Amino acid sequence: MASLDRSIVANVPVLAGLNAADLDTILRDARSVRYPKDSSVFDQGAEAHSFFVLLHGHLRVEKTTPQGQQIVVRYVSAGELFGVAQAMGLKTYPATAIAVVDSVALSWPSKAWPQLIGQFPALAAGALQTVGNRLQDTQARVLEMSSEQVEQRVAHALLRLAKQAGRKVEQGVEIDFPISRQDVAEMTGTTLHTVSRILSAWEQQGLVEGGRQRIVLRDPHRLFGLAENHGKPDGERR
Amino acid sequence: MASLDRSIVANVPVLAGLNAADLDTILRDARSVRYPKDSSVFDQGAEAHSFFVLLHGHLRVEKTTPQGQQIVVRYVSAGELFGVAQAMGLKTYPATAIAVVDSVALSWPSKAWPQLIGQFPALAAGALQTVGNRLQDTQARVLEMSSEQVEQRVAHALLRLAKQAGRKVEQGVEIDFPISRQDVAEMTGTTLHTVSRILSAWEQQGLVEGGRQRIVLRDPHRLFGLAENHGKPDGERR
DNA sequence: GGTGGAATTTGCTCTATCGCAAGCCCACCG
DNA sequence: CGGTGGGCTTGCGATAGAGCAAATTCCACC
Repeated sequence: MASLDRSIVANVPVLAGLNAADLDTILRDARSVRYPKDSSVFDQGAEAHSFFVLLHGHLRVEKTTPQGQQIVVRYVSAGELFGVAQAMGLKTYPATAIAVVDSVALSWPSKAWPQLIGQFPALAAGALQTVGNRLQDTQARVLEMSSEQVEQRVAHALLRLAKQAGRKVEQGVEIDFPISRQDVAEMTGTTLHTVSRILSAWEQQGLVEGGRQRIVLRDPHRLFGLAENHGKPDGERR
Repeated sequence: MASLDRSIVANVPVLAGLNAADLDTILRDARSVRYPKDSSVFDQGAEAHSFFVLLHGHLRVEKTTPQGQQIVVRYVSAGELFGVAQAMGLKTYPATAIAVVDSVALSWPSKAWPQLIGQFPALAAGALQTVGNRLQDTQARVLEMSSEQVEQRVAHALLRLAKQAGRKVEQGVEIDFPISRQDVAEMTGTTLHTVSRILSAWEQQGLVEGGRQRIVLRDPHRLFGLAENHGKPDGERR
């Protein structure tokens, strides 16, 4: 199992820069767990007992306000470190992680973290980068929400999803897990209705192809144009 | 100078958990620099040659879109670590930092970072927490922008500013540095005009007191009510 | 093969907020 | 001490997009 893990773990960015022996040491403390579709890996507000690396599948990370409003913070794909709440100084998870397809993750007890980074500085550096990237993404999202209209934001979101979890199909690029209009709305700060309208319009223009919890980008390039331009109907881009 | 620095640095969270000897070692590589009001500490897109700890003053960190739209990412107060772009794996600064009052910062060459965290794991842990907190704040901001109306967002923003950089005055709590309506707008994803209208209304209700680049919260408690409630005109809060 | 509920689509109305335009006021400069 | 420019206020449309309602489609499961 350790050797199996080692090969799977080979392309986990945060563990890069560690030699085989160190990797073994680290993996010794890990447990591999299966999460069936729609089950939660951890829940917002729960004690942050573990941190994880996703080996297989996709997770949706969502955050809920006291009033019940919800947003999708991000999607986690295989190879990513997640659930590092404790390392960031939190006692509880700030969000909920849900498997959107059957998934498998390695988990470590949070209390092993201080010792691990003491022993393997590369791990700390990796974690810092992971969190740093996440911060960049989130700030970019704030910038988008402040400066772009809904249509552009949706276009950006879909392109990002396609990049992160796109699967080439005959028709274009399909997002590789079930995702509803509601989910897209919660990623872009709008409503289910507006997303539906936008996708319908795009479908008519042959930009995307939709379905129940399914989105295929037929013309990513033209979509990108939409995302960049100020929504100008075409012809007078600057 | 080293001893002066050491006493100032005593309440820098990210350096807590280091003994005097280690602190000396770390401070040996640092330079102390003065940044006059309105000067920039670093610029978005410039090579990330240094990271910093703010000793004195306040900075505004802002990010600009290719199209020129701008947002205020956050304000930095004394004691905070900032400019850690390189540690997060970036080659260039993702934002611009500008002194809003005369300020002083310690700076280290970015290239010293890997060695420092190798030598002092506590430093890595501290940086991770700093960045983690920032991530939490930014995600909270996304949540706010998705779920709240402008008035609530402005209320929240002011309360946060008051907490971070509030100074008690006879009239209430004053934000301890010059901040324009435009700045508040760029923190909350709205426009100068809307912020002005909101503050005017609040001023009439005795909630705040305004001025040129100046905001005093006269009744933080009632403001908090505004921020929490769904903007209900009062009387039917739940 | 039928069926119930979730996901989606779509029309219509309503409004919060933007965008523009104009004028004001104060702090600082010369 | 008057001038001026930056910051602020305010009125008035215009509108993107939210909210509500209802119909439709599509599975998943019986």
